[in-house]
Amino acid sequence: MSILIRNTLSGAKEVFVPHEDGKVKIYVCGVTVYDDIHMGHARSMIVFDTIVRYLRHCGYDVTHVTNFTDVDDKIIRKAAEEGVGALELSARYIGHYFEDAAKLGIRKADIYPKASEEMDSIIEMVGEIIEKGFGYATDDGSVYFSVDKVKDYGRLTNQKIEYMESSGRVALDEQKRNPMDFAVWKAAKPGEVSWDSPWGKGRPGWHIECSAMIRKYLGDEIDIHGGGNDLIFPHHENEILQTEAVTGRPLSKYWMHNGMLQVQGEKMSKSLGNFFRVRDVSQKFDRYAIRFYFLNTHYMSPLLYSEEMLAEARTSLERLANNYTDLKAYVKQGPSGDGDVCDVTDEYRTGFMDAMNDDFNTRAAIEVMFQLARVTNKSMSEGTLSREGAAKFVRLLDEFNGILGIFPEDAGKDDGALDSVMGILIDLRAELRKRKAYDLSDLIRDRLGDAGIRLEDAGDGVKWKKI
RNA sequence: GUCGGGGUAACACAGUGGCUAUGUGGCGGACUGCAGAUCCGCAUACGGGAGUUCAAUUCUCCCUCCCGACCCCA
Repeated sequence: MSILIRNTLSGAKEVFVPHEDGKVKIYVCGVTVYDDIHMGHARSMIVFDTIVRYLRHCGYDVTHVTNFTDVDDKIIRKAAEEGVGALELSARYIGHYFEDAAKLGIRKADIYPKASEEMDSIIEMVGEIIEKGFGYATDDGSVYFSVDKVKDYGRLTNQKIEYMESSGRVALDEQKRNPMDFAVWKAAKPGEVSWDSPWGKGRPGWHIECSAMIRKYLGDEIDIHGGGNDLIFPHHENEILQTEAVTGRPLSKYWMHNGMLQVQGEKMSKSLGNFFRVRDVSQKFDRYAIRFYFLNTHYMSPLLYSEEMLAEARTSLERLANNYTDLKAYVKQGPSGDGDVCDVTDEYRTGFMDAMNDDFNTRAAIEVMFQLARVTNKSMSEGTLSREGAAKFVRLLDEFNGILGIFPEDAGKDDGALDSVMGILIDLRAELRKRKAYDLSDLIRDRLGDAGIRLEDAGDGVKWKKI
């Protein structure tokens, strides 16, 4: 079964066929580092982290590149306010980025290029754009891309750019030959961080860094280019123009865009100020709840953000996590049998993979996990599941979890010393209960609860877990 | 205005031309000394209109409402 990807370029789901068999080159737009990342960024990061995990799970050799925009107007402005250097400021937030990404269980990209460290390839590309007649330098030392030189501007946005509302907010710059022209190189103002170039001191335009880094690290044509859907225009549209002006070849075969996170009906964004930092949210919710919350919907849909939603995600997830730890425990306690549940586990695996293959439908994949939970919970309580069968389900859930990352991999892990101590306590408590000394048995349960261990008296035994 | 994504039961969010969605919450049971977990059952759906069809929530068209993009933005 092949993977279908909704390609922004065509608007349709297309069968995924990478340029090179078995290999995937993916570039995901990172963040502009002038502040901590917020939950909107988290969504994008978790979505593409999961996609990369899945592609790897399917056997693809994936090269994943995510950039940092560390030179930019806002960074410069904020650095000036704080009285620090622009690169000093961005370095600080890059540090925060990695701390926060770790809190979200994000697996690292292979390469994290920074605009400030890629000046040679950026300047080279700007030069090529001019050479090939797609750009022009102005008197003040800026370089603009000339949109009149391309015939199909708007391919990704799926419309003629001239039909888009001219909001009047496009900077009226007399240096530009066409108001839609955009800067690939910006002349430095006095005191700004800058680099030497053939056009004078300056810094890269927003879009050029991605074009240059992709080319340097992944080549002229990549397989997947991803990012938030707010980047489609102008950022990705302009990347296409720049790269294709230079290479004459399509930048990316597939374009994927995740939907925005909304706060009270509005997009969460730094400029609106209605954002929630990952570092704050993760004080209250762990990575598993956060990941579940995001993966419990399709990556393209808009998603409402609220603490209530996160809390609900946490509750829902607990059901799956309970099932997982229960199965692990059952492997040790359950009756032995022929363990021939192969067909059954295959059914769930197929269901899960079918969902993931259909444009990475994590929501539908999670539904399969809930079905699995219900069925195995039942067969465990009835004792009809063998320990060998339970072990197979555990391996299957490990497989799923390797892709989604929604519960701790070491959940229910053996802890010899604690295991035996708990065994003693549970036996002791069972004896007390037999003698109807409930005050004491309840005291043990309460005190264990205080210590972070939850006891559950199930019909067929006592379960305990760390919480 | 142009383009894109949506409107599914209390809430969230999948999906399908006819067959039990799923989770949270609610109600009622089972289990239980209690608590919790788990299981079983119940209730509330597919924005509006027209069309295609034996049959549409699912396809087509029209309308309407919401969100997003068009300065920066995941």
